[in-house]
This record gives sequence, C-alpha cells and structure tokens, in this order.
Amino acid sequence: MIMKNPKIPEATIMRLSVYSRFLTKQDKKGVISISSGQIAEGTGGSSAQVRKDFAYFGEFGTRGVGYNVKDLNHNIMRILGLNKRWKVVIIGAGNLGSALVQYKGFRNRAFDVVGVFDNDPLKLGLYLGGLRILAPDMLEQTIKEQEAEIAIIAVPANHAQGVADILIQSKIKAILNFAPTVINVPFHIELRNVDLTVNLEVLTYNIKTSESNN
Amino acid sequence: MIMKNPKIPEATIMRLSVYSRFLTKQDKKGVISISSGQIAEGTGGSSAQVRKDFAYFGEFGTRGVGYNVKDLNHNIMRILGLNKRWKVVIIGAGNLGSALVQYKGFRNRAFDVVGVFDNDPLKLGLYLGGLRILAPDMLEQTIKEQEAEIAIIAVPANHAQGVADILIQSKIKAILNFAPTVINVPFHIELRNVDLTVNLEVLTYNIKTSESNN
DNA sequence: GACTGTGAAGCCATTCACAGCT
DNA sequence: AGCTGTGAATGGCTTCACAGTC
Repeated sequence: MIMKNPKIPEATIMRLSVYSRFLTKQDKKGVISISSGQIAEGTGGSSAQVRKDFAYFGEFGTRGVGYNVKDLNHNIMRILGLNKRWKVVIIGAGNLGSALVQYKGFRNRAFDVVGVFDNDPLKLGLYLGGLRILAPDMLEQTIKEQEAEIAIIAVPANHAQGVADILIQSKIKAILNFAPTVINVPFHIELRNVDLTVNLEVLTYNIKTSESNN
Repeated sequence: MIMKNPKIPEATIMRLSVYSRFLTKQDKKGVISISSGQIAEGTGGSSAQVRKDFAYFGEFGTRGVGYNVKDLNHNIMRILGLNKRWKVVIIGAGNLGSALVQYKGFRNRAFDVVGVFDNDPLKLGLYLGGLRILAPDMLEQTIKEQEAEIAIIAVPANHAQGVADILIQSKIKAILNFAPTVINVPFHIELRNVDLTVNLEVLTYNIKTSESNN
C-alpha cells in the first residue's frame, strides 16, 4: 500500500485514533458504509478535515460512495500500529497507577499490561489486575524479559525522573507520563505527558475569559 | 492591570499552567529571580516562546534583569483564574474516578472535590476521600447547593452523554471528560477530553514511524 | 553584557472549493 | 446527484532577530 511521507500533524494522529474508535463502534452496530460527513458528525469535526487526515496516508474511499467501515478501520489501525499487541509496564501502584492497571480501555485496543511496580514495601507482592506488584529493581529485567516497549509513569513528581532514567537504561521505546512534572529523555524515546491539572486550569481560564467577555 | 485581548492560543494557556507549577517549585526552593531561558529549560520549551506567552497578557519582567518569581507566578495564577478556589464534582467512582477523587495534585492547585457520584447501589454511602458516594439523582441538587462549577466525568463511555445531559441541566460551567467517547454540550459549556488510549496510540504510531525511517 | 518585549518572517494546520469518479 | 481527493487560500502559532531597558 502507498505510504506518502510528508510530515503528518500530530493532531491528525490523535483524530485517527478517535475515528478508529468510532468506526469500531459503527462496525459492531452493523454499519457497512460511511461518509466523511457521518464520521465528522460522530467525532466532532468537519468532513474536509476527515478527508484530509486520510489523504496523508492514501485513498481509502470510493468517490461518490464513501468508505467501507471495516476496511477503513483496518487501514487506520494499521497506520497507528495497532495490527499487533503492545506490552506495557506501569510504574506506580497508587490510586492513579492502580486505576490504569485495571483500565479495560487499554485491553480493548491493543495494549496489555505486563508489569506493575511500586517502591512501597507494603504493596510488594500484592496482586493488582492479575499481576504481582514488583519492586523497582525488577523493572529493567521485566522490560527485557517481557519485551515491553511502552511504560506508563504514575509516580509522584519527585520520583518521575528517577523512574524515567531506569526506563531509558532499559531501552524502553515510549513513555506516557502522568507525573505532574517535566521529564527529560533522549530524543529517540517517544514521550507524551498527560497532565491532569493543566487540563483543569485550561478550563478555569476559559470560564473566566468567557464570563468577562459579555 | 492591562489585559490585551487578541485570541490567545490554547497551547499558550497550557504552557502557562506548566510555567506556574515550575515557578511554584522554584519559589519553594527560595529562588527570587528567574530568566525566560531558565523557565524554558525547566519546562522544556524555548525562551522566545516563554516571553511571547507572557506578552499576550502584559509585561511582567524587567529588561536586562528577568522576572521576580513570586510576582510572575501570582500574575500567571490570576490569568488562569487560580486566585480563587474551584469546586469540582466527580461522576463515576470506579477505579479512575476513585483515583481522581483522591488525587492530591488538585488540592495543591486550586481545586476542591465537593461531590462524588456513582450509580452502583453497592457503592452508595461508602466514603471516598472524605466524601460519601451519592446516587446520580443527587447530582443536580449538589451542584446547585455547593455552587460547583466544574465536573469530571469518569464513567463508562455508554453513560457519558447521559451524565453530561444532567450536568448541562445543572448549569455546570465546565466538564473534563475521561470517558473514551465524544460528548456533545452547548457552546457555552467548556469541555476538554482526556483520552487515555488516544495518547497511547500516538505513541505506537510514533514508534512505528521512527522505526521505519532509518 | 544581560535580558525582556515585539514586529516580521516563517512554518504548520485547517478550511475552501472544485475536479474527478461512480 | 453524491461523495472523495486535493491544490490553493486562509488562518494561527512559533521562531527569528533586534530595539529597548537596566
């Protein structure tokens, strides 16, 4: 299949993920064919945007007709790398880490949690989502044995860089960081931050701004 | 104080939140004065970006010198609306909702959780983070009595729109949605989505792409 | 000399509008 | 007639480069 190579906006990748989830739902409902307008309506965008997002990667539809739901979804999932399963380790078994370990949304897509780690001796050996909580000194070995490629950091801010340093040494490929701090990793490791307070603070800014402009 | 009024990029607001957290940390460490370059280094950006972000809102520094840490942080927090405390209700006391109720990072900024709701009869009346879990039919009343302005949705995707509809009726001002689905709200309600699987899927796309371009 | 504040330039993403196909 | 695919136009954000200030 044709893979065009201009720089793809990250926003496009995020939307592809949303389109894919929507298409999976439509497919389950028995929908066979769909238009860019219907995808836009179901995912909160514009039809031109939907078509442009697809256009970066090829031609998936039929002019005058639309897209086959199954085919399109397969294509998007392949683009996103979801035609294989990914092994994930989670560091931090506090409230947030525990929630993430048990989050079913990951399994429903292509992600399997294969290790949970915490430095609290009281938690060691306890089971969480079918996994034993291990000490951080088992992290590198587990990543290598399991061939885990993605790590989720869910530890307090002051421990996040230390955890990241172990992950770097363990040759992890990507990190999803929930700790409310900036962490530094080499350029070849993919890093994304999910910042809970930043999201709330954007909301308060927007409330305040919309209330003063009226 | 002078409030300039051109459209502010949302990315700027998100960075201001990160700057503020960084400045709070520096302030606690006793740092008095700081330059845009030091802020950039501590938050992972460029010094020009830092100065431009501030410039949308006024002049907070002294040429040739830098910024006073305390003053600058106060200014940013006021811009973000964090010079008051905000009351938050959380709907969904599953793993994720429970974690959010107990998340200390919210209190450390300006957010107080004043209500937790779940439709599971087994959970009703249980305490979570010092709050009793209430049934969803108490949601509207609680929001009005407590004057809560922000809601966090942490329920399964198939219940998210129903919860949102109650929130709309309750005149909530902003919603932070963790359910993996698109929800529709009127334009005057601020909405942000935190999508856990989307973030992982951007990572898998990036891993795949960086591995095929070498 | 050091650092801020900012117009201008450059770059990137989205929207438009229409040609191309069924 | 209906819908996709896409070059061109638009709009928005970031970076540059330097004038202004201490």
